[in-house]
Amino acid sequence: MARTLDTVFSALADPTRRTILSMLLEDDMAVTDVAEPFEMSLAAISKHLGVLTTAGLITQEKHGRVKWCKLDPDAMRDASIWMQGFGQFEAVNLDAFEAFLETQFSDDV
Amino acid sequence: MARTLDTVFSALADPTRRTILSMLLEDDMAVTDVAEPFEMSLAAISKHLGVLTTAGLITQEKHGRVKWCKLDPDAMRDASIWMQGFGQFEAVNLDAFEAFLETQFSDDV
DNA sequence: GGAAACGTCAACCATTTGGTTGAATATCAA
DNA sequence: TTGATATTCAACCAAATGGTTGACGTTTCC
Repeated sequence: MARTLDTVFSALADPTRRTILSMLLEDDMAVTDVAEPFEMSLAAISKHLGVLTTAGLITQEKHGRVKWCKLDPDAMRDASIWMQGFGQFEAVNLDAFEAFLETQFSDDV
Repeated sequence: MARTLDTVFSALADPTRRTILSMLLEDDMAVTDVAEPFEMSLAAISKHLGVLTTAGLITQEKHGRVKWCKLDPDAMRDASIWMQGFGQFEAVNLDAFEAFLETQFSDDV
């Protein structure tokens, strides 16, 4: 999928989609169940899930007639890493920063 | 300013605005200088800077006829913290990160 | 087979977004 | 005062976004 910062940040810009992501933090869900708490059509939620999928923030897998939605953390992590470069205003040693990230991520590859 | 996750993430969704932020990481800049490398009108850049200001990602301060633009990291950090809520996946540890920054800044103040 | 459940598609609509241009405002400098 | 520089404003435009509804294809179950 087009896991760019553009698609990730614009996916995260919508409150409905952020709520969906936090719901999926608890557990994987079917599309209909994701839609249930929202006061909007199933089609609208389906579109939101499409946006999240394109951004790489979730994956969808169809089993029978049910499509399961599942968080996919990689895209969010990429965006988060980009942001961490800014959290601190000045003069961060970028090489050291990347080395730091290495140590942080070294155990999950 | 309306420093909500909505405004912050949608501000970050545009590549021009992200580039502007990384330019400001190096140094504070006047509006005209921010606009210089882009192939778009000054008015367009002025709008982008307005979006960044509304999101709380930068501040603008007028001195004479020049308006200086300066990174304001707080809003980005709020968004970053929201993302860390998905931290079961995210190996970056904020405490460790801050400790890292300590080491970065301890010798140049 | 037929009905219900699951989900998407297509067409449509209103609003927002990202850009343009030209005029306007404010400040500096000669 | 006159003119140049710095920035925004206002009107406009095309495209994208977020929602609707109704029809449609699948899968499940009796």
